[in-house]
Amino acid sequence: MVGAAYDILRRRILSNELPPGARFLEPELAQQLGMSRTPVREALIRLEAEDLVRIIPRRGIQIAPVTAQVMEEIYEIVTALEAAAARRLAYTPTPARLAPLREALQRMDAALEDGDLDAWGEADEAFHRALITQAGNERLAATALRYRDQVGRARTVTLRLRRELRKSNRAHWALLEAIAAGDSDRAGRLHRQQRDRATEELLTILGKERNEAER
Amino acid sequence: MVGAAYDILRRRILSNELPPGARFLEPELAQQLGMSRTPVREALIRLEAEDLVRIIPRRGIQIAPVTAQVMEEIYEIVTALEAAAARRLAYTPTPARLAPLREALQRMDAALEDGDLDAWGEADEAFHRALITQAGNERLAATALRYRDQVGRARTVTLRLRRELRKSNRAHWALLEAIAAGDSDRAGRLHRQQRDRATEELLTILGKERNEAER
DNA sequence: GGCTCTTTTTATGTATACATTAATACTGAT
DNA sequence: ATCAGTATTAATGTATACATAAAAAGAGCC
Repeated sequence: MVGAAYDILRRRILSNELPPGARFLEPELAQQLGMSRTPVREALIRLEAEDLVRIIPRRGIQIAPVTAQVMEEIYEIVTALEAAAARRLAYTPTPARLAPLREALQRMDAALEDGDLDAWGEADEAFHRALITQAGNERLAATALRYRDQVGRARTVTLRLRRELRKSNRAHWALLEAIAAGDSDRAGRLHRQQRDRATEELLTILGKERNEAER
Repeated sequence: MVGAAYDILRRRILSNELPPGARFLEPELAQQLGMSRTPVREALIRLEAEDLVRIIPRRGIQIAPVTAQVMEEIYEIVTALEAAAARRLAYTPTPARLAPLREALQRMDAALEDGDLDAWGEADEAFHRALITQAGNERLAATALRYRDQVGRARTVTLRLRRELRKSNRAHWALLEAIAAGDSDRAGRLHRQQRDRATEELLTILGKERNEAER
């Protein structure tokens, strides 16, 4: 049941069904989930370790807020870890490892032709997840993916991003090329540049939002 | 009591008092700590989230092993995050933020003069912790510090590192200079190079050890 | 003697009980 | 009516109880 509680709560938080900043009590959640407090409590401890909730001693829990600062911090972490993944992948760029990246990139190109923004976003996401997982550092991947999941919480915002898809696709291809060529320094640098640009854009939008966290 | 259980277990794991790979049962730990299973269990969940123990469903827990692979993964994460911290710090290199770095570096120089290896190691550690915490990304700092703590578990090995202290000190000064000058690209690059060298050396030694994890 | 199947033991995972503590409601005075 | 102080309610944190499942021990068989 811990697993169920964890999965459900995590999904609800990441989808903003449980709104950032909201507060809950254990009995409340336990009843909603149809189990006793024990497994809920254990799930909450895990979620706190992932920065998805904050346990306020003796007075319940709070869904982690989504402020511009939080998102910036998370983006910086993801960027650093993905760049490291790119570098690492460039050390052992086997065809098998590069295939998922190449495939995602082709989908990005196709989506660009079709003007299908949703498909483009999904393929982009797939590219980055492939980059993270194919690099071969499990701990790094776990950490990076966990933080990456959180980025989706600002989706209402992300959707408003006016990206230059063509330019972005080209940048991704360049990255893949550097990796395939085994040029780890170039791969790391390219990735960082690319992400830094995206970060800045995202934060501009988030900054305008003035997302408030209570208390 | 959760706090106590967490602190004690964490300390014992990081000091290798609880040896890597060893297995325990909850009632065992609860008795040792003089409390019921509940707080011990909650502490173990946190420790698992930090990769310090592995909870094997229905059959107890295992202290996370210290293999060459694990240490390499951790080093790579720490390196990536510290490099990001160096870059970030270079964006806002206020004197107040740089002071702790400079102080640690001066202690490194002094230790070099005295030929005091222990003092040098402590100062080096202080420098990196300062770098991590002064950068101003709390989440990044928390993550980096947690992984950095784990590096100490291979201390039996680390002690055998034959470092060229003079060269290392120079490299650190160069990094601090780049940060102070606000040259974030250079800061990030310098840090990474420096760390990559250390990593390689560490892994050479660890590789010789052929540290085994059971099962 | 070794092997398979059964019995017993024990640890985990969840539920519940209980003490402590914080928040809320209430009482009485100004 | 407002506020201080008390009484009540309710949630957390820990301990304990209990059902389930895995491991260990033992019995019967080849």
